Amino acid sequence: MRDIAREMGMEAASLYNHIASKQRIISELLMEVAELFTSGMEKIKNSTATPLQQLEALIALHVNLTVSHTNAISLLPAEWVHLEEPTLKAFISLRDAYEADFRVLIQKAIEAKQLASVDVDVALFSILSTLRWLYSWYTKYQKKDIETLKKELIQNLLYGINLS
Amino acid sequence: MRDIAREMGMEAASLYNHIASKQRIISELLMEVAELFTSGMEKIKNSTATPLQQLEALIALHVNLTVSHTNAISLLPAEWVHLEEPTLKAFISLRDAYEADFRVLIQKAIEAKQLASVDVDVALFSILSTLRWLYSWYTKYQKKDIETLKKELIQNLLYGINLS
DNA sequence: ACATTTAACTAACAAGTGTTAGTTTTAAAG
DNA sequence: CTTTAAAACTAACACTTGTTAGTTAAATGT
Repeated sequence: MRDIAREMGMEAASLYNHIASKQRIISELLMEVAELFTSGMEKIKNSTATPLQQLEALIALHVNLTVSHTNAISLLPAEWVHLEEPTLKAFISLRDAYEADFRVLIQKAIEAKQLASVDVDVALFSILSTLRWLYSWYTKYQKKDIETLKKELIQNLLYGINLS
Repeated sequence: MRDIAREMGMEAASLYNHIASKQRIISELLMEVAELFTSGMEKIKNSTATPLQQLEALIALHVNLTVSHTNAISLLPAEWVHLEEPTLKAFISLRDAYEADFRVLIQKAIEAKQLASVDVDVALFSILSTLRWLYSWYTKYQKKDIETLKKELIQNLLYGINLS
């Protein structure tokens, strides 16, 4: 809190005129991005696109949110463990639901012969871990064109593991 | 330190009969795995295998070390930032060299027409982030057969993005 | 102009951190 | 058995953490 205050040019105690607690800062930042991912997933799930197209849209969603909410997303991997109840349970619940939805999409794409019949868990894990680390890499390399990045990731993560 | 002591059934102060400082614990754990990755990379680089075979060996290396050093590796993503100088510089140096070597291997595989001509940075990043998150997923799913896991990861990460 | 709200300040608290000093118990060596 | 070394203990240190109380200055509305 003292670091934040210094960065804002005030005393730590003055922060409490604007925010309720440190916990609230963390939980509001993290829950906001968690809900953005959830609502993005919802929109994609309810579209009429094919499973593979929906997976493409999911990758685009990660790139978009990484670009627009880089700082909040960079907190996710390490800081979610510091959430307190009941926010912690809510967060884990959103996260689990998101992963389950993602898993179903991969499963559907395999059943529709749009992807090779790879192990679903391994595929889910490898795709998701790449998308989750995107922020740490994006801040370094700062791709000139975001649309190019999307296409390259879709190529690497999906059309990498397809039948062809 | 008090948590560690409780887990070991003693008082926090008693730990200092066995270790010099908290910093030493962190740096020794992290530098050990960092050096294991470095020496593994060295061995692979100096082999006579093709670039693609070397990349396969690299994936196998990550799986092996994740299984044998799960706990130490799980510290890497979040805790390396708490290293102090001069250990911090040494760690970053090992890490950068490892990534550079990895990058060269991908580049060579592309030049040898063993991989499609994808963006090297994007490929490096997506493969490496999957391998680095392996520990978090491995503890959950506990794959029955490690050799199967290796083959599946090699399939997903490499033969996914190849010419074929 | 005054009154009221907003937001900064100083000072301090309670709890938690890694660590040291000094002492006592447990184990090993003579 | 006695001596010595190893490893536990208690107590406390200096420092950092998030936070609250009480107060003063700045901005806003009437």
